Amino acid sequence: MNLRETLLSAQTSEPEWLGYGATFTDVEVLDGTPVKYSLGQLGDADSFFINIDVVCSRINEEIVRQLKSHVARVLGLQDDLADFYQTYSDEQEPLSSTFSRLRGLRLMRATSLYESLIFSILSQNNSARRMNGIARLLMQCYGPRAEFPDGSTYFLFPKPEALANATPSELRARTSMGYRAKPVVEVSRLITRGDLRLEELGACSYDEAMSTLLDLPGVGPKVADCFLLYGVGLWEAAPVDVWIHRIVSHLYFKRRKITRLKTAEFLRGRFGAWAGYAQLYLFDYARRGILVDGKKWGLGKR
DNA sequence: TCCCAGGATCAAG
DNA sequence: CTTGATCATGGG
Repeated sequence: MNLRETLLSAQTSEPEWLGYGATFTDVEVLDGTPVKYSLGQLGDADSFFINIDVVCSRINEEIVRQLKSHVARVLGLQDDLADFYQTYSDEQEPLSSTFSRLRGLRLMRATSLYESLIFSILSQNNSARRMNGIARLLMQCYGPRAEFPDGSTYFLFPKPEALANATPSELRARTSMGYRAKPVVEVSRLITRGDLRLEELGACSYDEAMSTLLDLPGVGPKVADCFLLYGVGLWEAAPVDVWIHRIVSHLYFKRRKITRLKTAEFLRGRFGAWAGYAQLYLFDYARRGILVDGKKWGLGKR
């Protein structure tokens, strides 16, 4: 496990956690009680402990049990990374070389399907930084407030009802999410009316779920893949954004023009059930800042 | 001022 | 089935 890399890799599972140096904080309702917890890692990628600091109004064995289980699931601690590294140890560069540098980077799981879908819709034609900013405003304006014994307050992600009752123009004014407001409201209304049941998508095949999702407003191939990967947990889903499109077409298709749809197909075909993970490692690699044809890519930060 | 961001959509070829 | 323009908004 590499906690820092995992929490800072701009995954689209849910709004970015609050980070304080080496610890990262999130809030989750467990056994009916809002629980604020901070994670820190002890040890290295191969031998580690995850330290959990908890703040909540009441604590019992059930909450502790659920919290441990929740953390393990959200961080993907059960994923067999060794199998991923070994299966593709002979894969062409740079993927195999990221296995040492990004060792312990894990795919995060969304806490809720609705949150995952809305957050993915916010990602369209947007920077990671700004989509997180919009999500924070969304939580502050429409989400349930949680207060803690240490005096801190935190806003959870809104329920579908809260956004279904809002108007697009109101959302735009309060969160500056722009044209994404209309699909956010429409999808929320589909859910509250019972015309869209996200849980049922988990039982579908990739193709079935994809075609259902593409009928939703504001949901195209990339947003659908994000939701299927981080929300539903379909590992064959490989979201193709501008970074993945650039790095894959350059590395595997040498200047031949290739559409984003073909890029996603290629990743699914080459990496199968590990396509989502391959995408995660390539995304991090491309976004970090590399040299291509003498030109610099990426943000080059961190 | 123009360009870009974890794109979707619709009209036209 | 592909391509191009357009869509809000903030940051480089």
